[in-house]
Amino acid sequence: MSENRSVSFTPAQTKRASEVIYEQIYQKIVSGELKPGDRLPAERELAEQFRRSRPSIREALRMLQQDGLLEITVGTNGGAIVRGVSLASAAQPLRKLVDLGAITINDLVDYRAYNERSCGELAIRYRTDQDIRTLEEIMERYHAAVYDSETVSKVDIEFHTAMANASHNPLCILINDIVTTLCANLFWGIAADNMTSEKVIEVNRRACACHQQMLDALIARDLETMNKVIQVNMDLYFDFVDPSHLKVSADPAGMHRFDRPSDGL
Amino acid sequence: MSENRSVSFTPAQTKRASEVIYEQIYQKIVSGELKPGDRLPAERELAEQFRRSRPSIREALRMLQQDGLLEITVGTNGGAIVRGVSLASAAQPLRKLVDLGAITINDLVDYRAYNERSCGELAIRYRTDQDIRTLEEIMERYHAAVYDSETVSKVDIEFHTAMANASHNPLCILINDIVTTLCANLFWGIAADNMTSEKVIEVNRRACACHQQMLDALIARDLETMNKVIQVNMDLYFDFVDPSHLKVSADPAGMHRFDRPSDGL
DNA sequence: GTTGTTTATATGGTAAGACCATTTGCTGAT
DNA sequence: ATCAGCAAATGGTCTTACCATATAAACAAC
Repeated sequence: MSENRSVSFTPAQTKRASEVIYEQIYQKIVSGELKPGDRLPAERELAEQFRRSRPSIREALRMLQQDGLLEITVGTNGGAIVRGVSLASAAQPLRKLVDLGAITINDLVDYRAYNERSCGELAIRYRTDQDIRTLEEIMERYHAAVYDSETVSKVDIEFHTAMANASHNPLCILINDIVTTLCANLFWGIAADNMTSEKVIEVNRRACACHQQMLDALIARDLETMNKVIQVNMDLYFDFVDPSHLKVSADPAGMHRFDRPSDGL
Repeated sequence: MSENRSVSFTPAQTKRASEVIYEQIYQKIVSGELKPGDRLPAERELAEQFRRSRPSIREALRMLQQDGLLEITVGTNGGAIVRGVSLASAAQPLRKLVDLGAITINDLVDYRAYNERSCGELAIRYRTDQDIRTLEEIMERYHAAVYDSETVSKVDIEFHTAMANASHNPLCILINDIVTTLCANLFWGIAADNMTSEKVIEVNRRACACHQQMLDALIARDLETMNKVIQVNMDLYFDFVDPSHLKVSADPAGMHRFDRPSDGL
């Protein structure tokens, strides 16, 4: 038999029907042909169009749903609706990484300060007047809440979220969201448990002043002050809290951090 | 009929069988009861254990697979294998956000510099001798490649990846991965197209010197120099490239960035 | 014995059809 | 006008069967 040495073949991997279906629908969403709010045909209709069985269609829909791209309801007028990709839904996969131990609390605490600085710098560039108004409103409530630690912890999160939004950078917003929701209560909760009320109020007062300075720096677009204040604010968390109570230890390089349970995990 | 006013009910939402199955398996993976490399029972066996039909089992497996938690093969000794959660697979969801336009190239370029700084600072704290050796090996090749732009662009990526790894922070590594793979070729490719070869070599030489300084700062654990050099390196990208060729424009705050096609998108 | 081939078997992949559950809207009786 | 009830559309589920593939064991040829 003659052999054509020039021909070459690619691996003959076969794809599941569900994957092919998934990719087609995914592409239509990415390309914009399917927009948020659009409704996909019924499963039986899709099965006919793709010339595939309903189970295959359903497997593809589960995959798309897992991506947060579809919302599925039953009943007449029900079906698969294309969902707008919100950052909130995008945070879900990252949270799973925390679940799975691929990202530890220590990693988050470490990155927290850096992301805050990034937020601050980008916010100075991209902030709008509306962002400022939102932050001013939050600071009003911050000032009013210094005697109420529970409220302070909530307002504190609001402030940092608003600051992240002012950066108008989805990565800042995303990471801030993950970090604050997973770390925030940690600090304030444990801090409150281990300090006298006078001390708590003192911490609140300082934190409040600190945040006010951050806002002022943002308004003035003063990068240097912003960075300085952010550093001061981070130090606050640790200076006023006994590390031993927080299960936090100082590491060799001079930064405080949670004890890593085991590096092998 | 007497009515107990104190009882209250929660919404009677029913869950799909596939979701219940998904959650059970997911939990076993998160809790560590199922470890990477472990093999799940066969679909028919699972169907029996869960008392559900095979299609329901399969939908759940598709969901877990979409999370990157399972690897499924056919044949004897085939089946669903629990996958170790690598950061590479974790980057996938973030890439999809870029696909979908939730994160734009502009956002990535903006965040790039900040993440680099975060990497640098954390690397100064957590670097190991092995990290240094890896970076030194890369720099050797960097020096040797200043006349070969194509190699430089590859080595450049290697350097920044190694630097991110030296931070030993998965968030740094993750974001560096996304940013470099999506942005890197952009700069070097376009830069090479629009510059004379002497100019290109000059850029390469400066970039190389810059990276050497970064490595030196890392070895010396010199935070101040590190930050300064990172800033210089970022400026390099823009100073030597005609913004008009890059479709980059200077924004009011003095930073260069890509033109946003439309804010409404 | 070694090698290559066949066969058995366990596994995922797919299909078809039926039925159930839920939601919506229409329709008709009051 | 209101409301009960029916009809239709849709997702949710199960059953059963068969196909495709990959491994391993049995077997045959050398």
